Amino acid sequence: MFTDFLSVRWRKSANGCLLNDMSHTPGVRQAQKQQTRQALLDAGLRLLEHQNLSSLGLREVTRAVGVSPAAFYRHFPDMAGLGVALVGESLGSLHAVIRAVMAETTDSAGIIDRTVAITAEYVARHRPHIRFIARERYGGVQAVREAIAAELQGFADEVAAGLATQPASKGWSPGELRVLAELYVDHMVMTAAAFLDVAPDDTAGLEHLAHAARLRMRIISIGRAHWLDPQP
Amino acid sequence: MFTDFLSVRWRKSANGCLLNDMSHTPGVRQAQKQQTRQALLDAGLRLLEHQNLSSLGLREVTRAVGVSPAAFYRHFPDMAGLGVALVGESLGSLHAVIRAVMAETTDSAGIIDRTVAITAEYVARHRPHIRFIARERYGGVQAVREAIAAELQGFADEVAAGLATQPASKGWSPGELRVLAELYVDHMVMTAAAFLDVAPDDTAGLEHLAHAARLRMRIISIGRAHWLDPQP
DNA sequence: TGTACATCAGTGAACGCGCGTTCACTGATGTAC
DNA sequence: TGTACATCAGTGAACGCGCGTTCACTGATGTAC
Repeated sequence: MFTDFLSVRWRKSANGCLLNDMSHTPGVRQAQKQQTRQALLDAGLRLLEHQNLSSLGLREVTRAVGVSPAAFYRHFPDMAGLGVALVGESLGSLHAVIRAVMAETTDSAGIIDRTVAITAEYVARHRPHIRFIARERYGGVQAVREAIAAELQGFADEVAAGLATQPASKGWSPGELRVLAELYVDHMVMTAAAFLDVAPDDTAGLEHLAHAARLRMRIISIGRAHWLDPQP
Repeated sequence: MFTDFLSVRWRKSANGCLLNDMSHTPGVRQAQKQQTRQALLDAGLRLLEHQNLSSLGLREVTRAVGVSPAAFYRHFPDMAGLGVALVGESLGSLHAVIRAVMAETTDSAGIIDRTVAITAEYVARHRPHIRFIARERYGGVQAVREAIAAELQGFADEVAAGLATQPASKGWSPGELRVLAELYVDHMVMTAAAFLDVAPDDTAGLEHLAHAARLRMRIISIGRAHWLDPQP
């Protein structure tokens, strides 16, 4: 519970690190453990570039890191646990990006260009993470599917909240705004997945995809602008 | 090559079946083989409802059918081969459906309602097939990914051709129409995947999703209608 | 600061198990005459 | 129609292999006094 978290007592350790009293392993040992855990995540992500989580072996990951198979269990209960951790690592940093884009106050065309550019850049910077998300969004591991769905819903929440503050949303019910927000998020995921299919250095291919993505966003944006027009 | 296919000589066999001279196994034997092959496909599809193709074992499938593991190789070179066959089985029958919807001459609102209803019905009728497609579209088996991408591109081709004949497409370049067609196809896939997440008997949940799908299509449709308007 | 004890991340060996693939085979189906 | 031979879908046994999980252990790090 949240109150439990707040009630934890904090103190300064001898070496100056901020520790909490629930942990009996401060300092060096904790840092080393964290390092191994991160190595497992990194190796897992790399190995997942060409296969599904459900076919990735625990031994495959530990072998890549250079630790014994048994060491894995000090960090994750099983491979699904590693997968869930990877979801957080992949999508966690996107919340800030989305909030930043939503807060921009440029004109509509400018926002579209920026959004597509930012999406392209994010995919370029985090290829393996995005590939993992696309692959496991409907994959065979329930816990991971649910973790991804929860993150995407969180994105839709933020987009919906952002849209609600815009003048262009006059006349939209909260339910309709929510659907529009989900459409934007799904479109972002769709665009990101498309970027994965072209080589990172295929500038022409990337620009072609970006052009298509802007065009799609423009259609949606125009549909939004004329939502209240009397329909023929 | 296509000419090779055309040059095959055909003859009537003793029992009246139409056979081609390339095959040495007509009649009963061929039918029995086909039956086993179909049993393998059916068992595979059922087992894939809760796991990825890349984690489904060859022995798992043959066990479910009741044949020896070695028998598998009489029908498919490996599990990827079975997966590719499942792609054809899953999406092949959709071409006719799409062509039928595109040929309708109702008004915009009517087409949207019909399209969403048909999508919902198709998912209801072919749940395991659609789940398989959603799961493997970005899955870990390259041959299957490519087969799915090819089918979806075929759909986009058909939709683009259909759109081109409509009066509402005046002023759209072929490239723009193609992007619009892809947007419709992606939206269909997106909607189908969403339907998979609600129980087939959850009428309220299904209707909620259908409502959202119609709303999204309406936004796109309005965007399309005002594409040529002078932008603010 | 120094010492004695506690913690716990990582080890390495062992286990039983199911996997994909191969092979020579069997016997029903098909073909030739 | 009857017979002798060919085809080939499916068998069953065997193979080597890597898997996930367990366990008692080691030794560096942390704690108490």
